[in-house]
Amino acid sequence: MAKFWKPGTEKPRLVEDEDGGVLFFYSTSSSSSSSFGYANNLQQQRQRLPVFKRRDAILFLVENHATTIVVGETGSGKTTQIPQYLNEGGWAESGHVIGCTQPRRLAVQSVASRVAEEMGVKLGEEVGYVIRFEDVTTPGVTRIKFLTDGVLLREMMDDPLLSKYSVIMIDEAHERSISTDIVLGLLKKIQRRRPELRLIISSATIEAKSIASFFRASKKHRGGATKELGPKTEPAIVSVEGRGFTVEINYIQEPVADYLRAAVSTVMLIHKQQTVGDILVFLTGQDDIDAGVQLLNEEAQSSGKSNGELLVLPLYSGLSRAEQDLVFSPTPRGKRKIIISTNIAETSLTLEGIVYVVDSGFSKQRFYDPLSDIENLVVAPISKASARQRAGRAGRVRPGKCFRLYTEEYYVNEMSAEGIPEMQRSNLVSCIIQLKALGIDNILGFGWPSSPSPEAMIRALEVLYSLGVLDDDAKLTSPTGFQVAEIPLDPMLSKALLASNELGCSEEMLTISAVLSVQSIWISVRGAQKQLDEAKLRFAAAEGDHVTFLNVYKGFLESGKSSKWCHKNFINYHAMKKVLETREQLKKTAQRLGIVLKSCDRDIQVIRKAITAGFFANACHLEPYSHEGKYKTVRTSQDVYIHPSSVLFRVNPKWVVYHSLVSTDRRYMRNVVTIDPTWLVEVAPHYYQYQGPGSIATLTR
DNA sequence: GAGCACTGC
Repeated sequence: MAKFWKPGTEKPRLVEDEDGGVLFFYSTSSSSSSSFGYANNLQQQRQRLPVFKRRDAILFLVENHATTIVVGETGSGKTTQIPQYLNEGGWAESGHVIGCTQPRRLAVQSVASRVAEEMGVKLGEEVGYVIRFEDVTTPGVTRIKFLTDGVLLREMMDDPLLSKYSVIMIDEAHERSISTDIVLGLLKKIQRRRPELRLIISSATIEAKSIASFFRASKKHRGGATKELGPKTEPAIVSVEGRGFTVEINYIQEPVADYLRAAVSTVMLIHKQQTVGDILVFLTGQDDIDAGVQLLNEEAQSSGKSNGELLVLPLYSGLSRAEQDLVFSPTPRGKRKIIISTNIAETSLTLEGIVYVVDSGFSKQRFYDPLSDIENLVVAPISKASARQRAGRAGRVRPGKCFRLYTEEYYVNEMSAEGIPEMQRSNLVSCIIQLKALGIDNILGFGWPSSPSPEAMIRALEVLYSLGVLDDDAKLTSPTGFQVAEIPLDPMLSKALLASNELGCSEEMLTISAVLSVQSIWISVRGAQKQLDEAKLRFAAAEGDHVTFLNVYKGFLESGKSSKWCHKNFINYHAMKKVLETREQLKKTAQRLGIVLKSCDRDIQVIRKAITAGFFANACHLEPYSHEGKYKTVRTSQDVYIHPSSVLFRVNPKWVVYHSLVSTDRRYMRNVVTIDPTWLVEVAPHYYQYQGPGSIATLTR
């Protein structure tokens, strides 16, 4: 058994951090001396990880502090090792579970199987994981459990105090996703009720301070362990070194006007002047990237001698699986691979063999405007934290270089330290219904890690009120509110699903909901647009996109869920498999809520009515005498158009409801369905009033 | 006739 600190023995040495107030440990023991009589490879590897030097310190701090913040760059081994240290330190005794969350499903699965391997146990027994659609744990046996933070949130609905956990580690907290932030806010509340619960928050360097100050109790609540029993409330911070190689940072001398051209010439310069090694270029989106790939190929052609030496590959989520796989294939001998990527390579995917990074300094970010209730995707400057993360991608295999397409002066003086948390850039409807379901009544006064704007919160409350999910006192209605909260869908879609039960078309609405939950069921093929449009016509329904989805689903089932059939019809097979999974999960939830599975057998009208019952706020009517298909939203009289990808594009029916808006030079409605305007008053009499034939208005509230 | 950074339940 390896050495670790035990309560009651002499404690490790602690020193005050010069930044004030926080505990900081430095190692006193000669770390990995052989306390093993024999050591297999895995155990030796474990001890070589940088985090091993902090093993005793981490166990000591977790014992004595309610919250421990572990600061460390990638490669420290904290994710795989800390849960094992806790297990070795006795935190999974008497049926308790050590939980560790990750923001992404793939990370949950790979970390869990790695830890199971290191412990020599079968995955799903002592070490398990839970992600949506997959529970690989054995209750009563599983001691270390990896899960997405979204799953942890769902668990709180059944067990608000998370009573089976003794320690919960929130990994990658610096990414500040919506669910991480909600989890952090709720865990802080749980700690007041369960002082014995220990939290470990893992974060990258820059963000650690704001997270520490969030967990630092306000002065009047602060109590030391000297007077009372139990852990200190003051969060401890321990830092763990990373394992990355040094990355030399280069800045551009003068600001550039066109980062695309600058990126291309920088790549060519690296190729001419620097030794072998692949190059990763960060641009913003598909357009930029495709243009960049083309420019680079032209440059390589014209520069003659390097012709054929460059292998230029695009990388973004919209690519097919096969196209994405190209990026991971080994670089052919004598070639230099250049990957031009979106933010996907910043956190979600890890590329091996990258030695040079070119950072444009921009990414596409979502911003939400509560007044128009629209989420926009805009190209915006990245933060210092992102810039560091991008640079770090160059130092995974050997020392690397990062070329920033902005000046050092800009980096130092103008770039913000941290990005804006997702919570402050998003529509909050789903977030707020979850908090309500967890019994958080005072939304405005909730202890948010970063509070969203009051306007955004009020807008979300209004939407939930109009859906009949919240009552006049802003409490969840029964049963609708509780049911909508239980269904893992956007609340408007959940409401439509509930309505479909009354209208007798729940089978159809389950399918539609599942399809709307995946990115797109169509294959995006550049250069084969015409064939895609023709394929779509085979399924197109006059009533709109939602009914078209039903036709696709039916065809897919009739084909025997065939991938060949999908390929032939320009349908994304992987997306359809996800539709099946999602539909199955929704079906189970729906049945638990007492929804009766029933098909309306091609009575399309009730399906459209059910959709309207959820999406009535998105009703639009065609402008009379409009020759360009201009619609106005009923609620705010904004100009909107049917998106060219919709089967109703250029059909322009008089009345429609849309599922979502995308905003570019115009506002486009994606996924629209035709409605009869009288339904609006029928399904939402509190929201609309009838003003004579063909005229509906929102009620002023 | 246009264009979807990335996750998650």
